[in-house]
Amino acid sequence: MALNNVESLFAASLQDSDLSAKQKAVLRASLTLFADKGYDRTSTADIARLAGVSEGTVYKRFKTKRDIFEAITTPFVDQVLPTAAGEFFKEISTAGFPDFRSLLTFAVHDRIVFGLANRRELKIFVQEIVADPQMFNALAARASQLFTKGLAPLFKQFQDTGELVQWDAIRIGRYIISTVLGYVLPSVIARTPEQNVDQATQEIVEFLLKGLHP
Amino acid sequence: MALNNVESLFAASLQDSDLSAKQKAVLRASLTLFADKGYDRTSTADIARLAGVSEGTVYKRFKTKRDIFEAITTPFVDQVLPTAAGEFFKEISTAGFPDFRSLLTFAVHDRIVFGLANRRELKIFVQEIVADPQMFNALAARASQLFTKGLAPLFKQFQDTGELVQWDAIRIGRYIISTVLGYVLPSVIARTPEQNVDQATQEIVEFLLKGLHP
Amino acid sequence: MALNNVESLFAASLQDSDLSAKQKAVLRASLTLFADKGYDRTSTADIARLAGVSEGTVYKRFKTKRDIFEAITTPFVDQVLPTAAGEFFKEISTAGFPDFRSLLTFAVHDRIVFGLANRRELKIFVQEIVADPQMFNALAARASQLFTKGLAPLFKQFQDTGELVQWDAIRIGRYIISTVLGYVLPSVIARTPEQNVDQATQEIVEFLLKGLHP
Amino acid sequence: MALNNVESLFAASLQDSDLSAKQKAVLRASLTLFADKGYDRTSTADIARLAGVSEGTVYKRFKTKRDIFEAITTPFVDQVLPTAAGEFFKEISTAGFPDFRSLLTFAVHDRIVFGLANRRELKIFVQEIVADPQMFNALAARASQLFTKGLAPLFKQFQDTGELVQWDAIRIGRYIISTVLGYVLPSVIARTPEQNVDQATQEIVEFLLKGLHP
DNA sequence: CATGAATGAGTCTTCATTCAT
DNA sequence: AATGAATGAAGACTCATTCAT
Repeated sequence: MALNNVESLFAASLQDSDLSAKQKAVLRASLTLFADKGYDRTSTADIARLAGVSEGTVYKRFKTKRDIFEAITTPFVDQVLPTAAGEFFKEISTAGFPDFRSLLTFAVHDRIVFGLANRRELKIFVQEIVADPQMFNALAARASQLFTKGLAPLFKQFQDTGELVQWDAIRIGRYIISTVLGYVLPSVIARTPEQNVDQATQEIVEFLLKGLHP
Repeated sequence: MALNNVESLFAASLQDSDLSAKQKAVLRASLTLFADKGYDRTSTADIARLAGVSEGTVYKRFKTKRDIFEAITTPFVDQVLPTAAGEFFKEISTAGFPDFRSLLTFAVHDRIVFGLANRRELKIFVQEIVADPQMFNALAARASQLFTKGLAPLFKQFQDTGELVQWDAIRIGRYIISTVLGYVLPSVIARTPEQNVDQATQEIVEFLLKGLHP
Repeated sequence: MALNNVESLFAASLQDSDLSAKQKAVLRASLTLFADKGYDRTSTADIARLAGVSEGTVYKRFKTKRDIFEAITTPFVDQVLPTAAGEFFKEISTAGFPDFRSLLTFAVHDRIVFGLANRRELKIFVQEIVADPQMFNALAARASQLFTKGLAPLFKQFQDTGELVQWDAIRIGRYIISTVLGYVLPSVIARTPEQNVDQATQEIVEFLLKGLHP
Repeated sequence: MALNNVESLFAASLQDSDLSAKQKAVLRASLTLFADKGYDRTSTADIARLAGVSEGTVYKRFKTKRDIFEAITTPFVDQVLPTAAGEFFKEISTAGFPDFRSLLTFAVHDRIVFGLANRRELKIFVQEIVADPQMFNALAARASQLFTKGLAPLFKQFQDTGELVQWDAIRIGRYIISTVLGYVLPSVIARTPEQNVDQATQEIVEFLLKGLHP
């Protein structure tokens, strides 16, 4: 499965970039510190120290501290999320899931793995979303689009076979996402040690299948 | 129902306190600003300005900015939450719900109302929880305690009547909380206008009842 | 003569202001340093050091370094120059000079004294005018207005008596100003020790009277 | 007339120099930027960008930013000014002006043309003279020397014919220079569009002739 | 010669905190 | 109790200068 190495998309985007080794160290250090302490509680001196570079180097490529934040999050929104989503839907299309349980199992497992593989990016996102609702709205819009375009037809298919309740896609998606996030976020926020992803997937799917049955 | 005016518990805790009118204004201003901009992006000068007091007055009672934060959140954790929870359980006990649907409907509705009534406090909490996992752990511990002590017996009762699936209380609670938060949090974070709480309650209960049916 | 204590207008404007003693010290130190080293070569640390205050105090009243500059120069443009000009014209009107020589002698002497009394402010002005032409244009506009409104009628009077050549006021003014500045500016720029103002006045008037005679 | 292309003296000094094309570009860019924004407000990165070279190249020949400044101004003081002055005096000697008016007309016109042709260099000079009196003193000394050696005898000649008032050369020169600068400097500082040099020359000469007549 | 990444001292500015009045 | 001027330790950011390639 291609998606459990999503973290490597960030690493790859670093390699593809024309950033020097030190600039990459700056991004890596920033990622760590933003996730650990939050954007506001991370100073550019902290970043320089952890990256092992001078403070001037931090500002050579990135004009402002906010630019660093965006250099980390923008690829996540503009590339990682859509890319991942793209692979996600491609997988779904090509896989040709025989029933809703198969689809749900794949999707839940995939998203849990994705979320845990990107703990730090996710945490930074959550922090910023809470601090600045603007980003929440941007994400919500993007998610809503993915939903109505990508998921609704998929749901329709299983609603026709009588495997999925006849609620609108937004409502169904909301319950799925809530349940998955209820599992992933505590781990992301509290640095909980790795848990049994397969078992969690089975449990969540068991609950959702019943809750979403007609 | 007593719980939809939980906000007044904060107000009451202000009245009970030995704080002067200006000190109370400081707390109120801090509550607003912390919720709007976050703790880190709120300066003590901001607080003084909004409270209509001098910067010196802010520090007369509260030795540090962090003290203000704790003056807001500690009562919330140590009094408001337990108090609310206490009323919540008292209500449950005295009400004597005839079936699980009644209990779930009450509980979901009550928590939605509580969450929406305390948007600002909730947002501050979420911000701090994400920024500093320590508070998350403290809350998780407290919640876990409430669960095993308060909810598990309650669940047992309906599990015995065959209305509730035989999963452990933590798992059941996690799904319920996730689903409710999936409705409340977007509203809290994005300042979404008021929605139809009763309809949302019905929908959520409909989903949960199926998902949690044996 | 009221105008040879123009420097006290700045001092007076300090006293009238609601600035604390330390804030006034900041302005005084800034005036000295801006004049000595120029705006760009003066750091806010320099200002704090010379004023004997902390760097925070510098920024308590003035939000930016540029604000300090404007706190010094704006009164100069908006009050000192017009005020001085006002007194200048008042003096001229009430004095009722019998001939052009009397007027010119008074004016030249007065402007030399004014310029030398305000060496530092003048130097700051010249520095900024050269660095940023915008201020030059603002001043030129103001000066032009004073000219056509205030001086042209005065010149007309002596042109009618045949004491002053029939050139337009701008041209006449330009020669007078050039000649006076040719005396004052070197002293302002090079910190030349005090010279004999009365003799210089006599010499300049002697030259101008001939040059401007019909 | 050789002197209205004095700018080419700078270009020539660039050609004569052993500087590479890129080094010359650095000097040209510096000239432009120093004149536009001032020395302090021009960064070496600005210079490199406008010159189309790397920052390293800027420092290959010039050890410090100040060196660039001096590479521009020193030739101007040490070569351009004297050279120009040399041509100026040579012209005067060989021309053999029949009367003081002819001399003055030539000199005024020549200096106006010179000043306008070298706006940018002049502006840099004025900026530095105002910011650092040291350069003023150096220039004043040099000018004083040119005066007493070069001009005084010339003046003497016309004082003997009764065309020029019997003041000392410094005083006469000061009035002439002041009046010419009063015309040239505003244009240099404020980027005023080209004006009628010939008319201005006539007017200035008309004024000076009267003012300097015995 | 040329490059441009890297440096670190220094700049302007903010802000939690103190204290004399 | 209340004020608000004062503080100084950071914080973000700039820039002249160096040096390995």
